[in-house]
Amino acid sequence: MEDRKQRILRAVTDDYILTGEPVGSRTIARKYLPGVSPATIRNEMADLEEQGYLEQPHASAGRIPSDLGYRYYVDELMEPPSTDPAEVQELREQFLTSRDMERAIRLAGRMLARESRYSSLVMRPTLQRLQLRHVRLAPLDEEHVLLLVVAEPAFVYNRILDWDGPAHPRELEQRSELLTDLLHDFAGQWTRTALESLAAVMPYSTAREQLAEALQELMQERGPDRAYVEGVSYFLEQPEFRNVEMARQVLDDLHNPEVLDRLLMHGQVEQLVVVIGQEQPVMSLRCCSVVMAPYGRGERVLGVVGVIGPRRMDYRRAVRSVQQVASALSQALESMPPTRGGSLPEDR
Amino acid sequence: MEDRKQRILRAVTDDYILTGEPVGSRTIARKYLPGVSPATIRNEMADLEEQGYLEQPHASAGRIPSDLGYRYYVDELMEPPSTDPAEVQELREQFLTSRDMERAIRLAGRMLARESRYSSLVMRPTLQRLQLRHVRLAPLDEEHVLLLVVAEPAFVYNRILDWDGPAHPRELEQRSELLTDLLHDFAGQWTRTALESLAAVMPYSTAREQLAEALQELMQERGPDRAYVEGVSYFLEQPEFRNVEMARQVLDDLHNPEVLDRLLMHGQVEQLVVVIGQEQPVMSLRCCSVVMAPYGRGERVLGVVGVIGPRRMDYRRAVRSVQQVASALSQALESMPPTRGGSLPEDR
DNA sequence: GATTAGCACTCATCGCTGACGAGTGCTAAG
DNA sequence: CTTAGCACTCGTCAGCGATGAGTGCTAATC
Repeated sequence: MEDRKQRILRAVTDDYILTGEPVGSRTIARKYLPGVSPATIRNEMADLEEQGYLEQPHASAGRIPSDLGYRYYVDELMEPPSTDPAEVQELREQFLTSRDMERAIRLAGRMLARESRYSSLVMRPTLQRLQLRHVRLAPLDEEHVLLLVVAEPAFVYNRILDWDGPAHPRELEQRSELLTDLLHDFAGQWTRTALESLAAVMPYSTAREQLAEALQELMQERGPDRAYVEGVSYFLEQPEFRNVEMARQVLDDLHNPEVLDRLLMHGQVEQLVVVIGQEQPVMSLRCCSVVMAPYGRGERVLGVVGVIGPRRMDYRRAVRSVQQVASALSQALESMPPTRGGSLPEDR
Repeated sequence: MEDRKQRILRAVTDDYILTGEPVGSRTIARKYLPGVSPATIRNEMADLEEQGYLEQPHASAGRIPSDLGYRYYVDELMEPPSTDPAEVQELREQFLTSRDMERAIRLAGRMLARESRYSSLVMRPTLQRLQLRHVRLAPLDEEHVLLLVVAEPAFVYNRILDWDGPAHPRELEQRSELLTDLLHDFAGQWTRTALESLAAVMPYSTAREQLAEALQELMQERGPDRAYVEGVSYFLEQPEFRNVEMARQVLDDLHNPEVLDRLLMHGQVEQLVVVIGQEQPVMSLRCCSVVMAPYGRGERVLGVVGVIGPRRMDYRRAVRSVQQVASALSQALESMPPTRGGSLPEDR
């Protein structure tokens, strides 16, 4: 694309993101390309419209970027957002003081929303993506046992089980070890076969059932707590949602686990991704754009953080915030206990 | 108040709740008091307005209830909502399958929102309100120890501590017992004195600091996770929030822990309470009403569940939902482990 | 004395109209 | 290729009258 067309597309996009009003040729000539006349810009804009980068809400209005326009803007025109190492460092420290992964992720969602001033989306890892340390059954009282699942990084899950077997410390310790081994073997997928193997390790039917439920909860991809949204009120700040019915629809969808899962590409995000309008898999959210990035530990992707806002989103700010938070979170997880290299003294 | 005035006030309130439109004399005559002429009703309504029970949005509109009108309606006129024991039973069972208090409360919030079709509010108990069972320090790896706090009903808290002391099982066991005793002694208030006593029980400075943070988290009245709101999109269904700016303000406030705390009367709720409009402590929520009830175990109040909606709320449905959920949740907590009477075998 | 029919009055809502202005596309001149 | 000029489009807004829902008041009725 010729240089001047690019400038104009950038000008339209920047100005529209800034003001929310369709941008006319005069505005561009004045604010962005002094020395070129509005008429020239009009001609160029007509071309850009024909090529599909711009749209006109109605005949006598200015232009706004189309999805394609935004796409070109994000990929080629936008000034690449600079991450500030000091800020990342500070975020990282805040995540570290959360002490464990769950809390850090939760905090990340809140921070991201506040930072970007858009609603934030967060997807937590399932157990499959974590590195299992050990499973432990701790006695609670005569009829109950506490199931603890410890994994890296800094993940502790607990659940109370009705215990219908003998509860000697010996017995529990033994079962714990068997369970740890079993889960290690089946790390990755928890299939029907695995469920059958469970019977061998855990012969007491009530406890077994509840254990299976717990594992289900730990491993299911689409549960109600797998992904959540923070800062919904930022949505209503956007002038495009002055239409309440639309806002309601969007907020409703954002609280639906199925939708969130699809929106976040089932957690299959390898790097920072910008999804613009129609590119969205979720119909009712086609009026929105999403910026998301994976967080993880070393090579391993654990989950996704992102923001969702109107198509007319400040992509630069959004990308910057998401990048910073994802990277700070990853860094924090890197140094969270149980220390990776550390030996694992068995619990006794 | 004379019978006919009551009938009219009830009719206005019922109809306004139903339709959201100011109610005129003709409507009442036709739908609620056939046999009485509109003129008579007009006279009565003029009286009711003078007494402060009704308001007129503008001269040629029908009447709507004032806060006082709603108050009278709720206290005297409304058909008392019947709780359905079968439904409560069913809710109770669902809560029981959540296995622990946290999950049950979370579920209660979701159910309540879905049931009432208003946004639900939930306040969790602090540790002070629970019955401490025991504190336990479990070895994680060479540098970390897992802090577990177990309380009744069905409450398990875990947090990873950096451990700068010796980590022999013996040592940890001993510290656990000392900590359990200390927390038992200071059940109720965790003051500066208690914090000093902590030094005696836990001489390792890093671990002590982090322990203090954990206790702080468990006991603070107004933390970001003490109370939360579920089902915000129900808010936008209400015609009174067609004004987005207002809706935004309200949603924003509902995500502020301070505001939620005040809204839920700091958890000091002894029985079902209806708070109408201006009676609200939070300025910006004066356009809303709240119905809330305590849940707990036996005599002990643990927290509050409630709903918030427009002043023109279906109080009957709201009260019914809140009553049912609060009572089902309480019943579920009653039979959650660790069993109340059960002995407490020390962990070893 | 309470009730009600009748009537004048108020006021929000709606559809229509015309003025306004932002912005365009086209044409012809530079 | 650029640009000045101009006719044209169309959304927005203020003004206007019609409409209708609903009222308060008065006088007649039970």
